[in-house]
Amino acid sequence: MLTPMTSLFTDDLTTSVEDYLKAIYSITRQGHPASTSEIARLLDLSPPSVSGMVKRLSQQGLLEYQPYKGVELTARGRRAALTVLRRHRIIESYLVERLGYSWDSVHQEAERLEHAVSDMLIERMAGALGNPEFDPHGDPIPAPDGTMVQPSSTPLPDIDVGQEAALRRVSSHDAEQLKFIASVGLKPGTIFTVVARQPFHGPTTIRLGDTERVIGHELGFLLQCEVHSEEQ
Amino acid sequence: MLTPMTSLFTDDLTTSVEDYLKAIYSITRQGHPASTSEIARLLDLSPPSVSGMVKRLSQQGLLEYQPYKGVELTARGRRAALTVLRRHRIIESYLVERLGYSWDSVHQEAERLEHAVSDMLIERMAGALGNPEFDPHGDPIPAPDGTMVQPSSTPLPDIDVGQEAALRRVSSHDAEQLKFIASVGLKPGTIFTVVARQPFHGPTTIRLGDTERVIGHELGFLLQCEVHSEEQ
DNA sequence: CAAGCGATTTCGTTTACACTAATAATGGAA
DNA sequence: TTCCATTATTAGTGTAAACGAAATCGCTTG
Repeated sequence: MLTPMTSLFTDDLTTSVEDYLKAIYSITRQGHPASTSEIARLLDLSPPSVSGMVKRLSQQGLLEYQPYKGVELTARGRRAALTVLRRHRIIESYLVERLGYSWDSVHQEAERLEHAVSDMLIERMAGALGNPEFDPHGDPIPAPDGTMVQPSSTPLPDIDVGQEAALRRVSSHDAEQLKFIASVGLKPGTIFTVVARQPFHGPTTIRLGDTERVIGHELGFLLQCEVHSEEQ
Repeated sequence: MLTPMTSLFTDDLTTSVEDYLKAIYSITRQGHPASTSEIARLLDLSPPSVSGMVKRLSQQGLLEYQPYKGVELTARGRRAALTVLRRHRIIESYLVERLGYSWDSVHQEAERLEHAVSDMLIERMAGALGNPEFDPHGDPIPAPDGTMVQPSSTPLPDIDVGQEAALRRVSSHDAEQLKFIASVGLKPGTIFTVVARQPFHGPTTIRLGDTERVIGHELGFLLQCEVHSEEQ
């Protein structure tokens, strides 16, 4: 489906283009340039499709690319990606806050709406919510000007036994994973104590109120937490 | 997946297809089949484009078409069109009611969102508003099952001088026209009295509270009203 | 009843974006 | 340093949807 949209700052990009920019943004956030195959995996496309698109986008000045070397966003590309990310996160916040969506189920809906909303609608939703800084997954919402701070956080498996911590954000979009996490009583803001951990990448046991939960290593890595400092 | 985003009855149509169906629905509502050129004019496309699309859609069983004779919707096509219309009108209602849009400016936004929202979101918006029956322009909102009643109404130029009436709906999507209508103090629900009318398709004068307004014939025809009966 | 004109369709292209199959480049192991 | 596996790119196709130019239909009218 070809769906262009309106925006004052970002030129009129197609849904596909916006999805590529988001994907490249999220990959390059990890430090290294985005490879064709990583992008393909993330967007569930074939590598040749990505190769072709990446060439077009670099011609449009949205990204820096030389064959066989991976891609990075230009300033313009990054601004566009952050605009889409802002739309996505505002939409998620609004749907949870005002329309009764659960925080683990909003992603799909936002994924489609982010390409169709106007900047005006986004700003009205943001205003209605009091300009939130974090979305329901705990991810920071970029400002309208494309500024975003990523608060530092510690993945659960790196927190020492005995520590108290708060879940800050959940780094997954997988509905099943999110549903499971929600079902054990965890959501951004939840406070817990690390009770035990098995060695060799084994599971971590946490206490939530008066119940204890065991969280595997893989899942634990998605749980980005803020450790409550021990000393003053 | 057990519950996809799209309803069980409507298959997943592209934005263009949904726009064609809406256009054809609105033209054929007037009684006659929709001609290629009417559709082209309404959607701002060239007649050849419409010809091609219309052939594809009739192959898909969404409309009845024989060359040079115009098109009509099949039952399936009509159901799809009404689904989109419901989405559009619920979205307009929600934006006006909950996000501060003015009734004369929501159309564009709804026009893009109607192709991106899930049925779940529509039903949540409808629920939040208490399942409204009319949108901000006074148009009836089709029920989820595709039922819609079109209350009868009289265009302003057909109302006799001396009669009192209420504006029911405004049959235009043109932003300038709507802005003008809103600016003279008219919106769905407004009650007024017909004070005078010039002959030969001349303007009608109405009284709104204690001010009088003159409305041209062309514009008047967009104002669908409910005449307050004279006798018991 | 033939002619002409507007409405409609056919034809050939274009753009955007996806795919598969075939080819080429890169970097590490032998 | 050569060779191979991985990864990426090119080449060729397909589909959806638009366009303009040219051919054609069918109604009105002289």
